[in-house]
Order: sequence, then structure tokens, then C-alpha cells
Amino acid sequence: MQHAIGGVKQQPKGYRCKPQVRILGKGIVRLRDIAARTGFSLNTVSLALRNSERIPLETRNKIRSAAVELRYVPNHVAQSLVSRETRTIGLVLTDILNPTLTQTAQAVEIALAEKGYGTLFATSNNTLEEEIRVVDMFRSRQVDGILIYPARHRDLEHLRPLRRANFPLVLLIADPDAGIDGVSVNDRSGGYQATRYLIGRGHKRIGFLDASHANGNDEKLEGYQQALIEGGLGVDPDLIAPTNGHYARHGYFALDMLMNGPKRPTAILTDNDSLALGALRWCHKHGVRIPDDLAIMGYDNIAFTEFGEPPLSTVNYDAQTVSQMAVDRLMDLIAAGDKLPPPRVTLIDPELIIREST
Amino acid sequence: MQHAIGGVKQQPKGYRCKPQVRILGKGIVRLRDIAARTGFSLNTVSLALRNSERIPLETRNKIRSAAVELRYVPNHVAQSLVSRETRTIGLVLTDILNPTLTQTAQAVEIALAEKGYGTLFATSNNTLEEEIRVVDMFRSRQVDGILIYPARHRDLEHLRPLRRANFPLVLLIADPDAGIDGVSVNDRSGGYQATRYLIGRGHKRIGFLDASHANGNDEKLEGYQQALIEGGLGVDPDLIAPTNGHYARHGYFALDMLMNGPKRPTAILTDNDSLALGALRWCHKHGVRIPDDLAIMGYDNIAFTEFGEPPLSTVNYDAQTVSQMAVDRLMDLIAAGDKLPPPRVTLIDPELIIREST
DNA sequence: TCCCTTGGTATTAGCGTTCACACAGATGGA
DNA sequence: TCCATCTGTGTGAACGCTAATACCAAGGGA
Repeated sequence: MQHAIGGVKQQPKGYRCKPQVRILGKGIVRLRDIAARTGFSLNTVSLALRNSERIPLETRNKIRSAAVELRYVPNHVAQSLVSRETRTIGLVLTDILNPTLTQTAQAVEIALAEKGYGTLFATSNNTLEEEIRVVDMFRSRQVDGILIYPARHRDLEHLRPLRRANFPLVLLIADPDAGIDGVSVNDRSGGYQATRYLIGRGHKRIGFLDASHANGNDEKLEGYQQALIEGGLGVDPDLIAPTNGHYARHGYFALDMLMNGPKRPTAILTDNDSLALGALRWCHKHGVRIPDDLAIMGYDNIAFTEFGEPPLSTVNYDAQTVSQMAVDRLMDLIAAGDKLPPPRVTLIDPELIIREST
Repeated sequence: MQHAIGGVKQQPKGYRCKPQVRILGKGIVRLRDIAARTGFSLNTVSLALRNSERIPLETRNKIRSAAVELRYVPNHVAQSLVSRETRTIGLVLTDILNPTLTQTAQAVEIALAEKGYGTLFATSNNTLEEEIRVVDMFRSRQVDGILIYPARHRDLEHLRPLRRANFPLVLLIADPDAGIDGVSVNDRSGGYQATRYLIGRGHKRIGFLDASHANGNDEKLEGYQQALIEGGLGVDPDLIAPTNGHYARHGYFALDMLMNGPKRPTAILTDNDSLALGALRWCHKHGVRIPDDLAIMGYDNIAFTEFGEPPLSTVNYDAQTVSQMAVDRLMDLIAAGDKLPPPRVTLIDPELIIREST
């Protein structure tokens, strides 16, 4: 900021990028460093490392070995800026302690890695507010697509503009009316099948431990009710016990309520296996025999069920397949580019796993 | 290299960034778009959005509302390129189905999010080769630091050069000799305490289901052996059963071997709770009463243990604390910049959780 | 009046890549 | 000899942003 500056060209026009004596502790090696080392131009180095036909093999080898020597790692951030793709997918889950979501996270990460994508992971802690924040954060980080298990299954308004703007987005729930792609297990069918099965075993009073209603996820409940109605048993609100959460202790207390209620069930279906585990415990504690006094049907087929006491009948949640299909669909959407195909919702029909608790 | 350049100004000095009619499907809004809209220069917009004092409030507000209107989201990739930090941490786990690692992943993600960092997540599938690939991938993506639960606890050669190059790196295991920062539960103490406890209950033949030896993780085993020796019982190799994996079924078969071996134990300690679950199942199936005929002590205190049949005594793995401390340490290393402090290894002494299985 | 501030905004270079193209040098046909 | 055509390599701009600095009024002191 000196008067000297006014009319004078203070920069000699012909200057080049000066060596820039950066003493970066992390010892970052750039293309430029390889260029300096080998004497080729920056661009030649870039082409050579990408194995371009335009560079003679000998030159390529020379450059390649210099790169190895210097332990060059390409800067993916710079590449992303140019290519306008980060090869990164955002994965949003409510939380990861829920075993089906754990499996989903694992399967998604593996499937994405196979396709050369990185997984940016975040949890919404079951709140819409955090979910919105996370999605924005992912957008800012320029992820190429988002896989999301939303906090509220019926609250997708914040996601629709994304889809409308042709942003690749796949839900890990399946709502045919959402207007957004989705892949999931058909929970209505799962609830229905499980209840049918219990009816088929002669049960008349079938309870339901309901953890999902609060999240707007009523499909299992609806399947359960449909089966009861079709079976001529009718829906009895006294047999439906809302839980205060998704964990074993919540199942324990919900069953306690049900068993001390006006109509003791002879069988129950639970929203997930953890609840069933709590129910199992309640029975052991109160001398209720399984399945003679009370049949218990879980949901999800998480790892412990096979080793429960007794091994638990349940409905299989095929996280592997759901994840794979969701990733495949996301890849299709990414490949589609600027004009996405109409949304498609895929439902996977679950199978019953019958063990010794029913 | 061109005669043209010498004296002649070949670029009309006054040109501007031409509008660049990019028809981007995803409708990306850049600072430049806001500049065009408001009539201010690009830089003014940048400063205004970062709330710089140099821009008068009125201008800031004008620009801010234009940004909101256009739904501007800053391009984190471009910011990273300039700032040379991505505010992203790489998390490498062997897999996420192991419940303690699930908890770790969750706790780490939450702790990082609180500090404004994103979590790039990948699994090594328990192989060194994939671990190396993942770490390289993370480096290429310019993560600001890495948290890693390594596949082989004694095989850290690929990580040492990183630490030496002052790259922020924290292990989720604790090896005082590693020369790398680490935070973990003191498994030697855990194994020791658990075994002491069983000895104190009068057991003379205490078995150990060992799943970790193959990974070079001998600390629990060493704690177990130390306690036996101190207790005057001596180490009997016949009482140590290697398992073929970390899951319940492996525990089932390992216990089967032990109980059909030359010396039936009266108590066992397992490498983790899943193994104990399998052991529990074996006992139920073979009419072995717990804890009267066989006392079972698990390890990790995963969710189901409280609801096992019977509820399982175990050693608490405090994933929450480990994760928080690891993240804190990583933040310190990042803040330290080019010259990291000497490595520090933090061991958290675990507590026994005594329930009904011992 | 002159010059120095200062406040507000604009310009330019640079982050590490890739891409489009420019340009030398060798070769070859007319 | 001349131009056209290759081949191999180099140059400059661009990606979207930040940082350093330039510039231009208006204001203020001498």
C-alpha cells in the first residue's frame, strides 16, 4: 500500500510459479514436485500417472518410479474440484446401535467400497433437525449421492427438493407415496406373516409390542392388524403395548404391562428382537414358560436370536440385500446424471424364521 | 516460448469471468452467482457470507438474503483445497458388527460431529492388506486425521511412517511400545481382574475361550495367566480353547471342546460376550447349570448381557470413554500442527460387572 | 490546497488437479 | 523446398473458493 504502486506495473509480466518454499510438516508431494524431480512438465506427469497413451512408455515409467519414490498420493480434493464428483456417498442413519442399522451400515460401506466410493457417515439421533443439518453438511461436502434411513418415516419434505433437483438419493425405507426412491423390507408383509403364523398355531389373544408408532412407521402394526381382521379375531387395543424405546428394557416393561393387563395374551409379536429379548427375560423372571404359556415372535433376526433361551422365532430383515439394492439403485441414479428416472420403490418380502419360542 | 508474448499484451486486460453458461442439473449455486445477482464482486460476497467486519452490515444483509434465496451451500471441496484442511476424520475399523466397535463407531461419530468434523468410515475386514488400502484412500482424500482399530495389534509398520511424518493418528488399541498414540481399555487388567474374581469364588479350573490370539491381541490372555500364576493355580494349556472367530457359534463349539476335554473347567472367561452367549446356549442344551456347574464370565458388557439367561457377569468395555478420549487426543494432535508431541498411550482400567452367571 | 487516512469494494493469485489446445521437431509426399 | 502430418511435450485456463493486496472515493488535518 504505497504511492509507488499507482502507475507502475509492479509485477514483471513473465514470472512463473515460484518454487514456493512450503515447509509442510505432512510432507505433501504434488505433481509439481514430481515434475521438478524428473524435468518433465506438470501436465506430462499428470498424463503419465494416469497412464495416457500419449506419453511414451519409457517416460511413463520414469515418472512412475519417481512418484513411487516420493510416495506421491494424488490429492483427491483437487481432483474432485475439477471432476465435480467426489466419489463419496453420504450415509445417514438415525443411530447405529440398532442391530439392523449396524448391519446396514456395514453392508453399505462394503458395497460402496467395491464400487470405488467412500462412505461419509453421520447419525441423526432420531431427530428431524439433526437430519436436516447432516444432509446439508453432506451437500456442502459435495457427496455424489445420499443413502438415508430417515428419522420420521412420514416426514420427508426436506428431501423432496433434493430429488426434484435431480440429486441422487435413496431411502432405506419404502414409502410408495414418497416420490423418492427407496429400498426396504416389506414390514407390512412381515407383520402380517408373523401374525398369520401365530393365528395358525391356534392363538386367539396375540399382543404387539409397538416401538415404531412414534416415528410414523406403522407398517408392522398394520400388517398385524390386517392378519387379525382376516383371521376373524379383530383388533383389541388392550393387546397393543407402546414401548418407550427400542431396547430390551423397554420390551421388558411393555410386556409387564401387557401381562398385568385385562387380557393376558398367549402370544406376542414384537417390533424388534431387542424388545423380544426383554420379553424373554420377563418370562424367565416370572416363571412364564416359552412357548407353552407365551409364544414370542421377534422381528429382524439379529445375531443373538439364534442363541436366545429359547432360540427366538423371528422375521428376517435382510440388511445385506436391502443395502446392496439400495447402493445399486443409487449408482443408477448417479449414472443417470442430470435427468433422473422416475422414483422406484423396492420392497423385499421377508421370511419367517421359526425357532423354539413359538 | 512464444515471440508473441514478449512485448505484446495478448489478453485484453479488462476481461472478466465470462458468464460460463453451465447447465448443471444439480443447480449448483456459486459465490459468483450471488455476486451476479447482487451486483457486488465475488470477493465481497465471500467476505459478507463469512460475516467480515470489513463489509458494512447493510451490504452483508443484502448478500446474505440473496444467498438464502438462491439456497447457496458453500462448496466444502473448494474451501478444503484452499484451507488445506478437510475437517474430516477417517475412521478405520476391522468391522462394525462386533458390538464394542459398533458402540465405538457411534460414539466417535457423535464426538467428531460435535467438534465440527465429518466422519469418513471404512472397514478393513480384518485384513492388513485392506487396512493399508483404506489408509491410503483416506490420505488421498486429505483427511485431517485417522482413528484406527488395526487388524493386527502387533502389525503397525504401515502406520509408523505416518506418525513420523507428523500425521495425526490415534489407535483404538493401546500398545505402549507402538510409538503411536493410542487409547483403549486395559485388557490385561480386565483379564486379570475377571480371573482373580473367579479364583476368589473358589474356582480351581478356570477355562479361557480365546478368540484374539490370532490377531496378536494377547492382553486378556496374559492377564488371565498372570492371575492364575499369582493365585498359585498355574496355567494349564488344556483349559485354553482357541475359537475360530468372534461370534456366538464359535463360543458354542469352543466350550464343547473344553467340556469334553481332559479337564472340565468349573468356570470360564471368554474373550467377548458373544462367545459367552454361545457358551450359555451350550450349557442350556446340555443341562449344565449356570453358575452352579459352570460359572461364565463374559467380556465387553454388550447390550444383551443384562438380559441373558441368566444375566451375564462381564467386564465393562467403556466404548464411550475410549472414543471420547481418542477423539480428544486426535484433536490435540491436529492442533499441534507440524510438530506432534511425543506419543501418549492411555489405558482405561475396566470394571467388573457382576451379575448372575458367576 | 495538499496529502494522508480510512472505509468499502474490486482485482489477482493461488490451492492441486485436469482439459483443451499450442507448439516444436521429425517425417514424408508433392 | 515447401507444406502437411504426426508425436511428444508444454502452456494456460478452469474448478470454487480464500487471502493479500490494489484501488477509489470521501474525510480530515496541516
